[in-house]
Amino acid sequence: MAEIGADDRLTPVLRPVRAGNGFEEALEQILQVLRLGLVPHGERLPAERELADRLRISRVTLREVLKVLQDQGLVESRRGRYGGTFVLDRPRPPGEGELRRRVASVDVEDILRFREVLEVGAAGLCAADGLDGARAEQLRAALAATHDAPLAEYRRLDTLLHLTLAELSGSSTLTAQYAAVRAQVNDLLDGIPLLVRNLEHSQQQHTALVEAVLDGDADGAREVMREHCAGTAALLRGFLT
Amino acid sequence: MAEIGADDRLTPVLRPVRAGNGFEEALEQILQVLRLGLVPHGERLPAERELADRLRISRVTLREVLKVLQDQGLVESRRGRYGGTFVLDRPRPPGEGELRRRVASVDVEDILRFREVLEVGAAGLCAADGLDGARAEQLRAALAATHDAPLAEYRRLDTLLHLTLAELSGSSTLTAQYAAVRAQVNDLLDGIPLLVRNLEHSQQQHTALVEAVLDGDADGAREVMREHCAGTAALLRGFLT
DNA sequence: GTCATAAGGTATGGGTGATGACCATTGATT
DNA sequence: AATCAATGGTCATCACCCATACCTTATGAC
Repeated sequence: MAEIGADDRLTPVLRPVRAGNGFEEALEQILQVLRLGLVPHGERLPAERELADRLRISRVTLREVLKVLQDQGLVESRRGRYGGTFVLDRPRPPGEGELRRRVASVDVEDILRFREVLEVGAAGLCAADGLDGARAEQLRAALAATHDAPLAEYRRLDTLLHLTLAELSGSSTLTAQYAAVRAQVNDLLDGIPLLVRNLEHSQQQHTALVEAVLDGDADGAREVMREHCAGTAALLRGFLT
Repeated sequence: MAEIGADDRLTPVLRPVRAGNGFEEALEQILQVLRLGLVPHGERLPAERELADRLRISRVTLREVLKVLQDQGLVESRRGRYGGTFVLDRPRPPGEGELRRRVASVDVEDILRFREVLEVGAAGLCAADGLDGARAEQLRAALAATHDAPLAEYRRLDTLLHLTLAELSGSSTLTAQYAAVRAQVNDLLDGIPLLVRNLEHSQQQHTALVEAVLDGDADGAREVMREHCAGTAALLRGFLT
């Protein structure tokens, strides 16, 4: 009575209810915020009470998380009114072999495929629905920000542009999932050099993408986005051989 | 110093680390299995010890979950060797207003959009990559099963077909996310009648979809899937006005 | 008929994290 | 200079959940 077949059908759903204890999950999420660059260096995270509230963990547990981040030099806490937890400039210590270690712990193909699906889907939805004035302006602004960006800030502003598109897609689940997968992509990208040629190509694609979205050209937007993702994917696969 | 803008950027990431206590999350996942019809009526779930192990919760907590399901008449426990937790035929008590109640607690647009993105993405990936013999056969078999299905089983086998496509996409994250969103869709669909006309149309689309995927026609597969999802979406939106 | 086995049913002790109150510090405002 | 308010820092209590062991029941194998 081997029900292995039936069991296999269950594997996608019957996953661990929690990916670790509350501490680990909270750490992961705050690292996501940092990896996505949602809070620029020098700015601060929400106050402990608010953070704990949002993550639905106790302040005690949250503080243990912040302690770790502080010990690693990623953030700094200041007391008093107008104090808070401030994001520091990353010391960038991705030693050699760091990339390989990261690759070993995740399924890169899974990440790249899922990312493409979400990005292309978001672009398609935005273009098909059309964006009203305010939203269109939001997208244009995010694009413009990437143009006159110092090299060190490019990754961050690029992430924000894509995240903006995801938000405009009208599906909060999609946005949340994209944030998660993009944080993983950024983690991988941190392990390889940032080439100016790739960057310029990216910028052309970004411009074409935004144009297509604002024109309501869904097929065009999807196609540009697909190529854009394929570029990153090829780059990463190349460095991971 | 209103940082509302900055805070808003964080909302996609700073979600509750846990959607409730372990009990609630486990209940949700097992309900997912039932809603997806992964275990046909009369068959049994994995043994308590294995289930608890997979969900990473204690058997005590799992048993509380099963107790609830048993009290609601969804499953039945039998002791002894070859015993287990068996799935019962649903008494189908979706009383009036049930649909409206469900709709009130979820963001239907979010669900429908996210579903479309995943389905279209999965179809595209499968078609673009091509499926080897075994996988192609798996897809054909899932399609065939829906053809000669009794009406009462249609929803279940349709779900399995789509889930199969998601699995073949090569992204386990995509598969897991699709399972989650499809469970929600099924929950909504349970609230509206199953029309034979829609069903026949669905079957035509399924056939065209599988053909396109097996032909490696990515654009075609995506287009068929998009229409397929749009159909369901229109149906649901119609009943939810 | 007896036994082994695999399943559900039960009891207990210990650890982790949540709750809520309180203290300490800082800088803007008055 | 005094005050206030928002923030980080600390602690005691308690509910929830886990790990583990053991008991009970039913069925096939011998």
